[in-house]
Amino acid sequence: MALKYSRQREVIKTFLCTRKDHPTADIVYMNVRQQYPNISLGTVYRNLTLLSEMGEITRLRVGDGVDHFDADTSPHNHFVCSECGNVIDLKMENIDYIKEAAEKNFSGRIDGYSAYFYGLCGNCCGKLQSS
Amino acid sequence: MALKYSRQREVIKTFLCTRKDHPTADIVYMNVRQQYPNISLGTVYRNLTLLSEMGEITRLRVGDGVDHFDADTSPHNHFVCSECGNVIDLKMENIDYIKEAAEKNFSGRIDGYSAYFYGLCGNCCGKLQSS
DNA sequence: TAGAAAACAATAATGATTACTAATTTTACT
DNA sequence: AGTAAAATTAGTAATCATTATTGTTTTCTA
Repeated sequence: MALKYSRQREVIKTFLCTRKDHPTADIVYMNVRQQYPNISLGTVYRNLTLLSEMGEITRLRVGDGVDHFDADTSPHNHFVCSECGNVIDLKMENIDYIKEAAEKNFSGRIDGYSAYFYGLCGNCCGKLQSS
Repeated sequence: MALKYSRQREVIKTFLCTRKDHPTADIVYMNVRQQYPNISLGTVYRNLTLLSEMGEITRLRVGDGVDHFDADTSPHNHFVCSECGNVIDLKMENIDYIKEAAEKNFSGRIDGYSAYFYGLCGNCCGKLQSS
């Protein structure tokens, strides 16, 4: 066995599972520190990377310059609010056919894709209208 | 008029137009410096940002931690090779219908989307097979 | 329970990008 | 053309997210 148990990793994973948003490493760090005060930020990063390499969580790069993490590894797409920056799960039909569309005139091999949508989330939409 | 002419900005734009790949700020800097030796990296960054804000170029965030820039602002999608890191234009059918698919069960406003495909480019595909 | 392997905390280093500042360029108006 | 205000620049410092390093502690296997 190459991967040893670690209390820190368990706490990180457990915390991430409680969240429906998609926290950054720093937010994970700040929260986990409340139950595990002397955990190190490096440990958070290392374990988030480990967990995503094992496929237990997903690392999201939504183009805001910070990595987000998601305990839900089932295939789904994300929305990023241009106003508040929140990352939200989209409940939408499967769009895997865009992979086939991309393969049509392409000479290499396409393994997958990443798609995210942007605009204003429900909250920010209401705030802007009323102002 | 708020935006003044600048020789540096013109050179940057002109250089970007000659490239079919999608150079990073650093690559733009290294190349532009050959015709404009004392240009500053900060100037390159500032003008790339300005140009993309004016809609003259596009800033691409393909999840490799570095911004790429594209003089082609027409809507099209990109492929990122997991092996060599190259960013390649995809000649594929329009997939804007994924925007409608995303809007269906969403309460906010969706302005757009960004879709990236990844895998092995033609070059790297051949190299791996022959080894 | 001993000893090797992995993980840790703390901290330093890296790499991309942005911010600052004093000097230079551009532009609008004489 | 001359000039003054505003934008831009080069050079450099600062920031921010992330990764690497190191000496110590934990985990696991025999």
